[in-house]
Amino acid sequence: MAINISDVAKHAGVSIATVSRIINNLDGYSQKTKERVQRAIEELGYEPSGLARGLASNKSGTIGVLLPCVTTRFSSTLLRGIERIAHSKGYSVIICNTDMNGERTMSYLRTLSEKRVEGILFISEWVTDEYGEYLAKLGIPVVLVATHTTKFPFPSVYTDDFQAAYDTTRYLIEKGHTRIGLISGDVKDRIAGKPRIDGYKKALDDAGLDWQENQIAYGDFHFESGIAAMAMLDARSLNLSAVFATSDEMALGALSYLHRRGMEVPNDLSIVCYDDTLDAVLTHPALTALHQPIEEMGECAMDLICRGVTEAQKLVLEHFIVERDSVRSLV
Amino acid sequence: MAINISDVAKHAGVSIATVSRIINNLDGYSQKTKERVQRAIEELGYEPSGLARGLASNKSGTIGVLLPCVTTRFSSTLLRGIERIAHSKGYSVIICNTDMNGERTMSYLRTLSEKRVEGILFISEWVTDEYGEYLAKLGIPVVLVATHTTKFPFPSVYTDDFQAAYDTTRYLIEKGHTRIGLISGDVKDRIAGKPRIDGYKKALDDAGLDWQENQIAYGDFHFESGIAAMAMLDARSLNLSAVFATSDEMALGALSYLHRRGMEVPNDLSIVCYDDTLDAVLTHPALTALHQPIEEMGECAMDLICRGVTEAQKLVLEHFIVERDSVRSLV
DNA sequence: TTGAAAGCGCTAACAG
DNA sequence: CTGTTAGCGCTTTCAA
Repeated sequence: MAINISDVAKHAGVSIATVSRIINNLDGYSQKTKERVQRAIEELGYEPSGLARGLASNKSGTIGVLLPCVTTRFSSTLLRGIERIAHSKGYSVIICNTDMNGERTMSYLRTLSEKRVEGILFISEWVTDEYGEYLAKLGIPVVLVATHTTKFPFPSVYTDDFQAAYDTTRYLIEKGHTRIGLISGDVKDRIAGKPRIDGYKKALDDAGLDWQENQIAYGDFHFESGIAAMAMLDARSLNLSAVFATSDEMALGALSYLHRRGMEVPNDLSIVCYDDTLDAVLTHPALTALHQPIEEMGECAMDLICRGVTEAQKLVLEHFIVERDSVRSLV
Repeated sequence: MAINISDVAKHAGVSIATVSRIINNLDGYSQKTKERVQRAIEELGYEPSGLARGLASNKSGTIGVLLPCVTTRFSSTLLRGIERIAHSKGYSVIICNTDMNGERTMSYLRTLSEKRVEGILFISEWVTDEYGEYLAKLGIPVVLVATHTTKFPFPSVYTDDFQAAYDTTRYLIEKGHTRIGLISGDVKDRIAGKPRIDGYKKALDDAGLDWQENQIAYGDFHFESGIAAMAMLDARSLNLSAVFATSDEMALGALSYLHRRGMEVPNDLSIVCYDDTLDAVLTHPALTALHQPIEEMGECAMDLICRGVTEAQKLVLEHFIVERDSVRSLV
């Protein structure tokens, strides 16, 4: 890319200011001039330098996305929504795979700051003080997705985890289940752990159902941990008729365990899961799932960024249950 | 970010040239100066502008990745490999979801060019003349991943699709299967379609096995198409004992269809698949699969980019079969 | 070991 | 409608 704006200006016999106006769709030139310049651009194969533009206008046209792990269906689905809106509004997106690692995350944050991104999407992770303070100081739009915080004034887009878990448990209860197990993330996880556990317990309580802490087995949202958790639950001989797994992958793990044990879903045990990514559909039986509008969350969040929103509003998106074939009705 | 290099220079009582040398780890300053400047940087919270640096040095520190669809496990796994290496070498990665759309792809290419990316990873798609010519003109490292071309001199990283399909089919034959179906991508797909079909046919021929074109059903590598393809195969009453699906997702579709039909894998029918992403593991029975080292492909490719390689070398990575529980031995 | 100064390629007043 | 010019915040000679 040797050719620059002044080459174009010379070639078209105008000043660089005019060329600039034209490539930026401002006004202040005749149709004739415009055509001449556009021809020059064509002929020379000119492509304006984003770096120079960014430096001069203080706009990089770039957005940063921080996520714990690109390879989960949840993240990649979100990413698709984000990327779609970003592209349609002329932004590029830089991805940062944090691996849930603090140092790595801070290093990404620094890089994004240096690259002068115009906004940051912070996904699925707890906003630590260190992150929050750094983000706040940046002075650019920051949107939290599938997470939220009261400590920092960032807008956030998520679903109501407590209510969703409540509704899912309630769904099982309405199907006649009374002995319901839970495969959950860590209680210390204040976003995707605790609230879902609380919702589950509350639904049980509200229905006047007895439950014990040992009906809950813990995992890390991933497949393997779902196997282990289901094995634990099984070993406890709780006589469960249904299990609620708070991620698709953990549900698949449970399914895999049950299959190996010769147990059938939903005849021997019903399963519901949380998220409803493609994972819930790919399996057999297909899983009845609490649907989070993941792609839409990404789109919403990116939209907020593009609109430069910085007020600490909370967009709580609707969840709903998608019935498939993994729950048996007992009524 | 109001503060810039000259603020730091002033604060430290040196020239901006010295500050520049220090933040770039060049030499030409005393230890004392260095410390003074570093303190100034700390105190002021200075972060150099990537835009300005990029403009001045003609290095954006950014790499572009074009892929057909972020949400497939294949793409996101590749992305993880790419991203890991990129971050370790100090590069940021911009993702571009092409949706296999020509206009969209060209638009991304233009954006990447304007952003002055230092390299481009082109994933899983056929390199059309339009793409190839544009990419070639950019004059930056371009690496093809999971695709290749002889028409343009780009290095590429992939596995030998023909041989892999041959080996997979051969594997089934060695397990005693003689009537083997194929669920494949389109024949017109010169990368992931035709070569795999050819490998399959060759293995059959070499083993002296009869086969007919109607043992092949076509899909688009995705789940739904796997269901449909398996249904077709089933409807043709071919008396198959095994089916080879050329993607994990299509195999899952087949599995799902069979399950609904009350057929058991591997007892009633054996299944093998191609790719071996997490999808092959998440299901039950877990799928015996032809493993492509996907993450490694991403790492290799990114490594080539970082090393600035531009010779048209071909890196053909090793594939191998991972045995799980979806193939029944007939011998 | 240091600094001055000329770009890098553009945007954005300002002047005409 | 158009051009001049002063930056934007760096890197990189070239001199000292």
